Amino acid sequence: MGRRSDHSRDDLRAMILEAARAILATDGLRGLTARRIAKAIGYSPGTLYNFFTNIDELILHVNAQTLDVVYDRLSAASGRGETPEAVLRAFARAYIDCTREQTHLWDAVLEHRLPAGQDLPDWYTMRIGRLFSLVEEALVPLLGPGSQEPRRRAARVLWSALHGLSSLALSRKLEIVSEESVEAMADHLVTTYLAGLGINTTGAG
Amino acid sequence: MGRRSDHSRDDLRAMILEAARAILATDGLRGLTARRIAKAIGYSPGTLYNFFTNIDELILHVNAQTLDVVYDRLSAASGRGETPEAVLRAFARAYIDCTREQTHLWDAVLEHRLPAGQDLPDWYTMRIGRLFSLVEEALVPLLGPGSQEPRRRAARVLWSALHGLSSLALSRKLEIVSEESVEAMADHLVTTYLAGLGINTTGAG
DNA sequence: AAAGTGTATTGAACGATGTTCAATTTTAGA
DNA sequence: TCTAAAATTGAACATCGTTCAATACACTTT
Repeated sequence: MGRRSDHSRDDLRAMILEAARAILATDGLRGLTARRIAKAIGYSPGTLYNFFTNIDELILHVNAQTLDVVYDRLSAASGRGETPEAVLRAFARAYIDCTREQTHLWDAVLEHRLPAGQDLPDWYTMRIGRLFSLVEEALVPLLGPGSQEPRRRAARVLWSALHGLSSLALSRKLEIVSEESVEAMADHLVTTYLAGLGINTTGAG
Repeated sequence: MGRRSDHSRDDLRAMILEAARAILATDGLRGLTARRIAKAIGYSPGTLYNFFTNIDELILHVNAQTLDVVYDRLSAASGRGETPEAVLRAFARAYIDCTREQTHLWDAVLEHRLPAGQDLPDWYTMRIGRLFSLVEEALVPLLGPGSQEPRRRAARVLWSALHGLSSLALSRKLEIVSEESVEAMADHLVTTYLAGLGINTTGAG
């Protein structure tokens, strides 16, 4: 078969990513194959390679979408808090919620690696950086706008810590009894870390 | 070819794991295949299946060895600290060192997942639990032996946080300038978290 | 020493994977 | 209407994990 006009080029690209996302969400990274994506959208495997250089790049784009969802959720949560500490706790909550609602999608973000020697593309690392920036902004009222370096460090440490917590919880390596306790631990982490920074938390704690 | 007497059954099993470890250390999880392990030890692929039910279980055993190395390193570091806080900082340092010295091996621990629905075997989760216990023991002088639940929580939160930090650093998602700064961030995390717990750190800070 | 028994090992086979690319067919433009 | 460009195919290739009948060796028994 030759050229079709069933879908525009942009549509087709979106269809590929959406099909991949759906497969990933239900069956995880192991279930995501080129042939299966192709079958899902009614095209042949070769067509995928008109849009993505290989499966790794395709997965990277799906993961980028997942990161975007998390970013949007955190952005939304950013406004709901009254205290900076409340905002950070809302971040933690939103992050944990995201990972729990879309287990396989987030798991793919953690699981997938590029072949050895290949660096993540800029359009991908940018999406990670945005998450750190969000935390950094939330820390401005607490640490002051002038202190850039301490704030950068605090943002990276705090976000990394939350990331570790939720990733271990996701892979059930924390021997957690109730799901609620992950949020409790995240709350505890934010509160304790901020307290350790010497910040008086007299707001809504 | 039939039965051989080149190696004892235990030796052969150890050879398989050692060959797998070597391949993993140099080429990462993508380079680890049944045929390649078999060729490395001079046997056929089918032989591997006399010792492991599948490649996933084999990888799990290699990862268990990696976890054992980390555990031994932390145990050794456990004695070197004078203050409990110094011990915890030594843990963080030892952990980061391990992940950096054997990048691919540790990466495999983070990257590998069992097929959906399969739980990690007990002999594996036990090795994760031991690491938490190590941190928990180090917290006894600080939180007291009576307070089990706060200590459990603190151990899990602190270790998860360090895990998040080193895992993001390993995958170069922290925009770190010098490698030294990861240790500095880990130090900062331990110090700040303990300070937040309300522990007076007048020892060797 | 010979024969028999059991088992470890093989290697071909199967279905699946990612990826390539000549051939083909359709669209867009002249 | 004819032509040129482009998109899509599907067979092909090398590789993957895994299975299993056949086999060749080691061990026990006679």
